[in-house]
Amino acid sequence: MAANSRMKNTHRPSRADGSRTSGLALPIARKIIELARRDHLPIGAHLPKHQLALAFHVSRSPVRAALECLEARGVVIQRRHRGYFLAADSRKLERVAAALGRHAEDEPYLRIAADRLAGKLPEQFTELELMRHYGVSRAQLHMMLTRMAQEGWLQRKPGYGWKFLPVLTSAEAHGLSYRFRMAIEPAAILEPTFRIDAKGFARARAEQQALVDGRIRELSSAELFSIGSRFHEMIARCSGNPFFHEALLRVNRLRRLIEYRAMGDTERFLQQAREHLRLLDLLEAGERERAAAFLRGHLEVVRAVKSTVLRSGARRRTRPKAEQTGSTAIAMGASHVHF
Amino acid sequence: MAANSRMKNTHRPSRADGSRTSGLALPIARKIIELARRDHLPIGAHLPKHQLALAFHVSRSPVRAALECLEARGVVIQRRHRGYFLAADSRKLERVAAALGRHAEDEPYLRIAADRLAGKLPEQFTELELMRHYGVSRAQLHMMLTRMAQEGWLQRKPGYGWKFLPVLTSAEAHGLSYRFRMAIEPAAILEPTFRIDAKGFARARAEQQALVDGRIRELSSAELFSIGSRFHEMIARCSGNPFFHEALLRVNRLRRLIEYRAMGDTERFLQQAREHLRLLDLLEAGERERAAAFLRGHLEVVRAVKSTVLRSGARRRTRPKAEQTGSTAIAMGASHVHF
DNA sequence: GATTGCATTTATCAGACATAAAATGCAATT
DNA sequence: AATTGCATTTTATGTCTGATAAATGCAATC
Repeated sequence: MAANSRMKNTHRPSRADGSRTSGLALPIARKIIELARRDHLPIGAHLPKHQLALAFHVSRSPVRAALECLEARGVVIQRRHRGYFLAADSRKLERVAAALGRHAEDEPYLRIAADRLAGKLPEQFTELELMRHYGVSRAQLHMMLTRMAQEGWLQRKPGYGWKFLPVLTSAEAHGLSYRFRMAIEPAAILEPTFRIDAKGFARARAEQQALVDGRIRELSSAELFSIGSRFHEMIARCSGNPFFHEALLRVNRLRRLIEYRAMGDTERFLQQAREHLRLLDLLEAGERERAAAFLRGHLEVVRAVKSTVLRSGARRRTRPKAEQTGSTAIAMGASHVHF
Repeated sequence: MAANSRMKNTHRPSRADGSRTSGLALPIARKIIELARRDHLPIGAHLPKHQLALAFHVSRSPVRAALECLEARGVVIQRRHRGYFLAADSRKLERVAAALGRHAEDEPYLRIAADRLAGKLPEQFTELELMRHYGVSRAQLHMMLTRMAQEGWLQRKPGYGWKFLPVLTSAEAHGLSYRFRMAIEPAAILEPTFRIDAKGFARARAEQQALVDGRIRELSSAELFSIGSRFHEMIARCSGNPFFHEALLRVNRLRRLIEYRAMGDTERFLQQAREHLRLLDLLEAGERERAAAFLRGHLEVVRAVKSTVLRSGARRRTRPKAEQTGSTAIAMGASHVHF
């Protein structure tokens, strides 16, 4: 989401290894590695600062910082007045990528979400309370709160304070999100502006095929969720209509918070990956109507399964008592506050 | 740009008439009048502070301020230790409501939007530039920028600065928003959780009937747009699925910025109001499938008309040259920036 | 001639304080 | 008993300053 695209890890910029990396440096370091991996850059490839800066839409300063960080990790080497050059093979790249990736970017955000789901936070609160509790700055907290409000599970009160909405905790809401997807995703395929994105299709196919071929067992449920979302979002983007894509992104941002604790079993997941491949086949064969119908069915099945899992999960878990407001009404559209 | 605009940063809350009303007071004053009008409260009706505060989800302080403001305008009178009582008939209420309503709440936001549409703002800018140019505080500006980012027509750059996306200025984007509505609105009617909201229906019917009966000539295009949006949003809310409602709200927030400069002629608008009434008839008769089909047709016609108007309008107007990026690609879903 | 390395400028962020406004408690009144 | 009116407390915003990071210009180098 655009709002917090720049995360600053201002929590002590100095790390254990002494390399002080802050601001954009780390994210850009990750991007450089990603670039090197995706384009299969050979060892010794030149990495011109200026072009990297251009590619990432930033100035050369953070790029330099990122390269210094990567040099400290042995991924690149600097040759005086000649620039930086790649110095790691793909194995090493993967290792470093993993190490860098571990620093969760929006860690406090996820912590709040988790605490909310676990019922550890009160229904209503003020900014100061959370600020103190999570030890983040006002600006950071404000960003997170705004983000949650935009995602639809937190609402600003007209005066002081915020309050949570029951969206996240309700199994019904989850089912409703699937109903919504059943409406927009097949429709996206049928849009007159729909065009297959060859590259995206190829990448998605490779990814799903890898799952079917066993990689599914190596991945965490969060990663599996991410792959699944990306797949559907790629298809929606092919609609050529950003409204469909954007709507799906929004739903998925919300789903991410609850669903990874309700992942089905591996067998089911394998079946989903196979269905994803089948969907790609249908689309590439130009059978848009059949693809749309197939996708609708696919979503309906997933909805039913997930719904069951979540519901039983909800029974097991103790629900925060403040939630029981008597109705299952989900006041999501609360973003249009009146002042 | 920023050269000619060294305006006062001090925002004086005091008004010409001397009544210093700030913060929530004004919005709440409006709400009180709205309440009195909607419930047809008689002159002399008691207005208990505590209950008003409860109804509006605020404390008694801003309610008191609002009542004092209303007393200054003769809408209510205070009787010592007995409280405030209504002292205006519906004619006077309407007049005062209009007077209060004139103070646009998000005036700078709309000004920025208008300037952007008129091509008066550069493609890229920094917060400081806009702050100086519009004379708003950083917090206010930040709120507006975040809002625009969420609405999908502004994007934060990874480092410093923001940049506009081409969404708003393109007639294509507008057409695509209607395609999206054609997908979700009929589907909303067909949701299994769809339930008619009797009160909402009655209010909508009265409003649309008033339009047909001639009120259409008294209203500004912005007001007409607002009524139209409300109608469709009310229907979507009946779906019982907040995702549909929320998605429509988002689309409409975006449409609002462009569409009121492309309102069709009165005759067309009258026709739309009649079709809205017909839709209510169908729904109340329980004919959901026919209603959905009818709504879809309704949207298709409106889309075609508006599209024509906008396109010719675009030809007349001089488009800012920075826009011509060669493609009509609408980078709305840009919210998924990668770091 | 492109690119680097460094220095300078500019923008944003964090912390602190003062201020405005909302929330809240309680005695007084009907 | 409910509600008001006032006083007090709490909360958030505006503004300032210093710190830090990003953007940018330019000489030096390959």
